[in-house]
Amino acid sequence: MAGVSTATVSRVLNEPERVSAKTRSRVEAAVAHFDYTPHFGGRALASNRTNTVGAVIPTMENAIFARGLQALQEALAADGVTLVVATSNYDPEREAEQIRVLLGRGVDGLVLIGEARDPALYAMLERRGMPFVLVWSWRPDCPWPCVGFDNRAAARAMAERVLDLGHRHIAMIAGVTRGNDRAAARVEGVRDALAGRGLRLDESNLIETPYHLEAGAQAARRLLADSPRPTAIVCGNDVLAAGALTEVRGLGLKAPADVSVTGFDDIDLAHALDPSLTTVHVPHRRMGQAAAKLLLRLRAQKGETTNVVFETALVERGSLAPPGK
Amino acid sequence: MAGVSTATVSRVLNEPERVSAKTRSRVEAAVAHFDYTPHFGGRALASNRTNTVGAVIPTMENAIFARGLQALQEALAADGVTLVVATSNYDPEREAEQIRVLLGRGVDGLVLIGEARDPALYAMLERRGMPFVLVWSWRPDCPWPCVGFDNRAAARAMAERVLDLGHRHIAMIAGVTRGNDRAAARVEGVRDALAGRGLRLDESNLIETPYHLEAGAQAARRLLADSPRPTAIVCGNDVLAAGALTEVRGLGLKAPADVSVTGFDDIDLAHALDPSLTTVHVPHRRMGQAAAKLLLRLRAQKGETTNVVFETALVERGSLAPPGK
DNA sequence: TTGTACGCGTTATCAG
DNA sequence: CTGATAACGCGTACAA
Repeated sequence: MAGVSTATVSRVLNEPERVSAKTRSRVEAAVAHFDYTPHFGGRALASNRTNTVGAVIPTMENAIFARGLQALQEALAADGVTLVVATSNYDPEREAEQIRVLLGRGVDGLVLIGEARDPALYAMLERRGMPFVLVWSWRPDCPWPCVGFDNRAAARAMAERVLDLGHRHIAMIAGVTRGNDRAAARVEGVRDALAGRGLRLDESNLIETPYHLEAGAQAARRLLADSPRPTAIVCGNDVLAAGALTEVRGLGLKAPADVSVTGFDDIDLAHALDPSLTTVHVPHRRMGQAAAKLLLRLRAQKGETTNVVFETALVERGSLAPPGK
Repeated sequence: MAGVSTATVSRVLNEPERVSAKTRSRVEAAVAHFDYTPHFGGRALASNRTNTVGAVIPTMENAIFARGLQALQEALAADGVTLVVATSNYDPEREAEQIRVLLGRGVDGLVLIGEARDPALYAMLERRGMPFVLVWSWRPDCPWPCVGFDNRAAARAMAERVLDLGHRHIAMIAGVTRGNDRAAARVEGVRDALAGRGLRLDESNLIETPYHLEAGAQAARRLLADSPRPTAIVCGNDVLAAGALTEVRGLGLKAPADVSVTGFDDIDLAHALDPSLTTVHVPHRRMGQAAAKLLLRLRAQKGETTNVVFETALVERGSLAPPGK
């Protein structure tokens, strides 16, 4: 209809500046008239690029990942890259499978949560030259490109604050640590802090449980049955803390007077609770944006991999107070 | 390596039963050895299928869509179909743009939230023969394939319950109704109920606001400044209700003694709040599954379109009580 | 500035 | 049951 070759159409779509204004407008008119869209497969085949990156997260049902993911997606979209999200339900095997699915879909980059996974998987990604970025996790000498924060140090800081307020009988509700370095690092951080005062975390005051409200409530019930009762419960994330707070109330106790509760992540929920939740603020949005930036750079082969670490901040609200107060 | 033609490899991958066991195992060995993955673009080009469906939701940052989306994704994955999610931020123009992006990405099906959108968009989808399903929304004679629930009737039932308890001065915090038929239907439902008792919703007792905690809190502040104070605030969703409850507390009032608050959706948050939230339960997971099923059927055969409607249920918790009690 | 011609990796058709 | 071969729609050297 525009009276030009397909090559010219291709140029109008991809490098409009290389086409004369007159020809261009003719082609553009035809495109508009037929509501033409380039065929994705043809494009991917010829250019060997899909402008798609994949992310595998544990679950969408949890606000923890939503904010960061939204930011990641927006930042990628600004560069014309589409994000495909798959979920693993915190299962390492399922994660590996989803990574394969995404590779099979021709993603040209990958965003993965945390660092703990089979070395063979990393080897495979490198063999294929597949760019990837690890998020939510960071430690001093992580060998892979990563954008995250120091879960261990943050958890330690929180636990130290609890200790500083005078708590000595401290329990923890952690996420399941198998295949989850963030959950494991948070436990270690609390251990670090306790060890500094000659205290320990053992089976009687540490429960690992899935990240659900109900699981948090159950864990709190078990911990609070101990006698003497712990005066503070440090939780591996805000969802567990919310569950714990609900249970504290259900048992007829008051937080923080009878027992303090702390969270981790600072999701919206944290300040809708009563008492509002003292927690660790994580800059999810900035993390998502930074991950996008790094991945786009890796994809463009712009050389060296700079890891990015974010600071977390302790947010004091109402759920933590000195013991017996 | 297997000493066969590419055609045979293709058959081993797609219709293994049509290949002799011996040849098949040779090919499979080669596939495993080279860690071979079919090229997505080539496949899409030759078969004109991507096994990808797209969804455009308002936002991922809100738990409202997370559960349904997760279920949708799981159900699609069971059929080897990948879900690509885009977000519109409740902006109709942005939604249209995202739909174009997804079409450009070669999705072979679309899941859209709600029904309100430009007729030209529907015309375009039909012209292209693009299968699509509307979710979260349903009304008796929706002309498009949809899987949802009757927002209006559900909101009406909630408001009637509030009235039955004796409330007469009722306010509402609604979502922004522009381009959002669910939010609009919920307002209409409340209006229906009030009209049945000779009451109305006007500017002084209806506030439209984005679906955020903080916005809910602000709206509640304005509504509660009215005198006499409303005895009940009906909210367009749980997030708004959570914000309202926080503000009620912030103002030194007690819910439900001084003012009752109701929500909509029944997200997890609802029973972590204190008082726990009386709300409308929406079967998000089943809705997501049903949407997947319908879309897959539409994609497979241009068969008859059966709309699916789900029942909602009023869940009575602590935030609603008779006035002055 | 534009057109020609080829190749990308797969599937589908048809012949053997 | 298997192989040869022609599409599929696009990007891109290269030529004009």
